[in-house]
Amino acid sequence: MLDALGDPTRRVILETLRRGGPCSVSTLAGQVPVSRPAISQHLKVLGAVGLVRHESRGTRNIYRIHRAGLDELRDWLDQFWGDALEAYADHIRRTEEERDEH
Amino acid sequence: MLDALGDPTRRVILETLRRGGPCSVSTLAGQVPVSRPAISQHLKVLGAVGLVRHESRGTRNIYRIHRAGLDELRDWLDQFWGDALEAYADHIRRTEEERDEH
DNA sequence: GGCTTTGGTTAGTGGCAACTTACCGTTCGT
DNA sequence: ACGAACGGTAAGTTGCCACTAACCAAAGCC
Repeated sequence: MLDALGDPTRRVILETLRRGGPCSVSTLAGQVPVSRPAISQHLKVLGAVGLVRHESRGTRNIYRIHRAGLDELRDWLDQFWGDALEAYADHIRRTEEERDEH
Repeated sequence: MLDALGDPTRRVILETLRRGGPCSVSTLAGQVPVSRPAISQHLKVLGAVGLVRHESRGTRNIYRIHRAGLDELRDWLDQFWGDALEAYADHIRRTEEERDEH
């Protein structure tokens, strides 16, 4: 998931889909400065983690952003810093106990 | 930002800081299976994008998760799919107009 | 004042992943 | 039915980045 978002080209692809809405692979390749096969490979990665979905329309494959992937990221984010705040509170408690022992 | 989160080791470091609270570089190196210099380098990257902050305590450098970085990610996320939904609505509108022309 | 601990930096290496070129299957148009 | 458009896959190359080893600076400790 975050591995998929780690690549700049993939973010450009997502950004393009975000701005322009759903579109085909070739159209995408026309707007992103890499070859069409590269786009295909990136779309595969993005699809594997649920950030993108596609729908066959004749020979064309229309790709669109898939919400579930972004929701997953949001959940991870929420949980992450909820827990971080708890852990931080624990840390404060521990260091105060240490200070009491001196 | 997302580049920083793209690396698995850096995510382990963040995860360790999340679970254990703030701690020193050496302590961190003891819990993550890479060398101490590697930890330093990763912390530098994480610090550069505001995901982590450090405070000098004698010779020790105590690192902690910094909330601002995570907030930034959340903002990006919110904006991203707000805009994606708009773009999608536009797309629907366009395709319906095309259908009308037939 | 030495010795140790702590940690940031540099130089060098290895591995992975992003990219291109070439190829092939599939579907549309005529 | 044949040529063209679309797109996924394979093979091969290159460049970048994560990692280690070695070095250095600063601050504690006895």
